[in-house]
Amino acid sequence: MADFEYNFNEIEKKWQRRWAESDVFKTKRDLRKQKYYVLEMFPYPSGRLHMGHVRNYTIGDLMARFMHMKGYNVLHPMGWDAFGLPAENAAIQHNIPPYTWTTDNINHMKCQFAKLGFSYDWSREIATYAPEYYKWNQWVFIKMFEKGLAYRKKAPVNWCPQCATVLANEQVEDGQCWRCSSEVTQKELDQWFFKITAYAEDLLQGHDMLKDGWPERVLVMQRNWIGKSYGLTINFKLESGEDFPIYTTRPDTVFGVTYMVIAPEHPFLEKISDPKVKEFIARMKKQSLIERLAEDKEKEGIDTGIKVINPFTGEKVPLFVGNFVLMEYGTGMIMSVPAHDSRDFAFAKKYGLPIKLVIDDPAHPIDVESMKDAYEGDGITVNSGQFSGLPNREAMERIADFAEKQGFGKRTVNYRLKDWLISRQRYWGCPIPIIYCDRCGITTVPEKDLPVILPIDVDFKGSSQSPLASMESFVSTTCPSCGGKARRETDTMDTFVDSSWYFAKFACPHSKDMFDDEVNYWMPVDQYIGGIEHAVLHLLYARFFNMVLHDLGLIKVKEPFTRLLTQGMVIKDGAKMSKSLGNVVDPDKIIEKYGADTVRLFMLFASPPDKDLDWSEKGVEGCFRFIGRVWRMVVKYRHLMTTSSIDHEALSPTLKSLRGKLHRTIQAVTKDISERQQFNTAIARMMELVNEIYQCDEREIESPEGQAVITEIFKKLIPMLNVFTPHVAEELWEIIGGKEFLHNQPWPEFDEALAVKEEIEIVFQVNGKIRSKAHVPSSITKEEMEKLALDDPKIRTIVQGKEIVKKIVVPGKLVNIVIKG
RNA sequence: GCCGAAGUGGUGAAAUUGGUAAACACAGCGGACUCAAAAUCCGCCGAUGGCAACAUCUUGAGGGUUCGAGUCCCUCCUUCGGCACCA
Repeated sequence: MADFEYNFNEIEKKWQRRWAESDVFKTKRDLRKQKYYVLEMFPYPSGRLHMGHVRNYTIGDLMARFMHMKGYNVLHPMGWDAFGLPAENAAIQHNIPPYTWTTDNINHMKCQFAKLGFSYDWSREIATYAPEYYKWNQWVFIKMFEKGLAYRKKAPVNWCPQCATVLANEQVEDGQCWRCSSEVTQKELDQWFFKITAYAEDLLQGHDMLKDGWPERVLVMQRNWIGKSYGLTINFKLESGEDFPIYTTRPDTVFGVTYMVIAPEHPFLEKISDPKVKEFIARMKKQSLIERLAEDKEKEGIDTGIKVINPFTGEKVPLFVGNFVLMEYGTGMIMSVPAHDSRDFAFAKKYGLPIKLVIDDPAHPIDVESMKDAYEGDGITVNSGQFSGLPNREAMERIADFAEKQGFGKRTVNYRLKDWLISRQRYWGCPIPIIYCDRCGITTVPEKDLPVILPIDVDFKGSSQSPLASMESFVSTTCPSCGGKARRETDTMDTFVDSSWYFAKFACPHSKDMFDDEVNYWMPVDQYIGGIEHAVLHLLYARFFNMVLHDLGLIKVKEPFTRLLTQGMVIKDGAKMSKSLGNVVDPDKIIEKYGADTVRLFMLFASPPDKDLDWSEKGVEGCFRFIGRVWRMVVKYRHLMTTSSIDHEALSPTLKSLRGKLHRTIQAVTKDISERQQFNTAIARMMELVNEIYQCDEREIESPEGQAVITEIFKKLIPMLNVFTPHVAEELWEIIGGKEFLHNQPWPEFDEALAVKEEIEIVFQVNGKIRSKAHVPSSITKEEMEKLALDDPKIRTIVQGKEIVKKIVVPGKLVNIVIKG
């Protein structure tokens, strides 16, 4: 019957239509069921889905469908990270308003989503460019402003000339803009910041809650980024008696200080009058931090002529200005111990400064004269006054105690994390709800006036500047406190603000408030899925933002994402698919050629989800073949479907074994999905089952017992396939007589007793080498196994005449005879 | 430099608690069907030696622990990722 060809095109269209016409994927709060929230990082509507998206969303869809079939109340929403620079660039190049460009892209990508058959509840769709969404960005901004968590300050900031905007630290990679890879420069500008540093400790502590559900490497990256260190702030003094505090993590080396260094932009230097020093400072300040601190840049400095007194020794040491000292970290000034810090060592050698040894290596005593590099290891303190002769770790504590007691030192914790710069000199983003009044200063927009709407009818006139600043109708306003003429802030928020809370909004997308109590039903996200590239960007910001929302009493949970799966990249010809390399494969073309089910199956089969996936069209064909094999098998035997029950003991050995295979397959597939998140092996298990059915004699399957077994197999295999290849699974379900959506069928159960193999193969080893094998009933005892091994002719030949030292029996696996001589 | 992950057939990869290395698939080879091809179905497929039974070797390299190591420990090499003058 030609009708029973595997026509994926028709089948996929048919089921996509049926799903859309029904409300199968719609989710409601239901307190009788356990909730499960699966979320994939929502996409930027760039225009087209790429393979990375397909992989991400296929994994999420599998999890969502699986948990639904397992009986959970599953939330699986989708939306759009709709603000961002590409829309503006398109506007500048093609004179299309960013709103139109973005909306068109959303519509197109939504069609692509439909073609892939993902089980989203579209009634919860969110787009961050909607005023009813970004209103709450503004509202939270105001709350944060009131609490001092959002503030404006003048600071040297990262500037991307290409994007014509500032960037947060997290958005500079290797001195380049994360989006366009242009060289980032430094500018001193008044900008808006979120005080993420106030949450440094919470962000670190929160890891305890995440360590079971998040990949270790993401936590490590975040930990390094936060960069907590323990040290001592020591107050050195100038000859004038003025304080000169420095931060060090090595107080045990304080007796080895031979000079001090200060950052060029330190305000302390303003009173310097020496023209040479002033010239040096000016030169350093002209370079950007990135230039100044470039990898191969040599350390440079100049003696200020000022002397600094070490409170431990009373010694006076010179103060240098140095290009390598960072104003933002610690106090912007450091003590230098060339003997025990290789950077200080290099600097001391360059400028002929003394080197004083204060920690000796007990294994290889150090001679200062012949030192080639600093000794940074542990050892015994020397030349350290009353602290000499101690292990340096102990000296560290004693010195800190002493300094605190004497009042010139304090134990200090430092973080490398810096505040999140959130203002952008761009148009296509959420307006910052701030008004500047010449009389009243900075005020927030009153809540009743929210949202501050971003005008969408704009003209770029080919300029790369934000059109907002020159739009008088937007800029000019009245001051909420004095009623006089005032101006609006024209910077917009970093789009990472938009994506820092969207996951919570999905719980109650239609709420008139930011959230309603449904947010606490669905949150936290039980399974979050996305790329590793967001380890210290989105995933850190979102955790911070959620903590702020928690502290504002808006969300109960402290951590938004319980489990995180970071999927690997899609690779072709050894490199990530990218336009510039010309190795992109268009998902639409592959869907057209093989169908969405095949693409999805390949995405899950080719590699475990967290590893990179090598694109191979041959591999895709293999997946297509597997679907065809299942299809033909079901079509061939569909007329055998029966309601008669199975008397397991009456089955032939082949059918018994086939049935056992089915139950083992269900067991393995269930475990692979729910516990191991290893979908490639789950698929392999199903392939094995299908292979075994093909190997079965037709007549055996057509026998009355065979009919009952094949019915059971189909009724359990097809639901399993549903989470991988939902369209063809629904169609096959219908072919074997299913009346309702397969999606709403329960996940198949397995019978533990049937899953146990009746006969197993065990191995016999001598001294750990396999010498023989035997097929035995799985019920065999240890004693019987041992006896079988010793009776085995091959083992007997080897063991004969030798002394048996030990016999090891591993039940169900092996016997190992250990002999001597 | 520091931190992290990885290294297994011709290829993508399996091996779940220290217990039969290479499941499943791709490619290749052979066969069936066909006038033929495609599709499909079946078989073989780590290396060396052997007609074969079988033997020996094999998880980046070298050591170690163990009756037994891809898996644990030490040293080293390579690749990838993150951070990088943070005092």
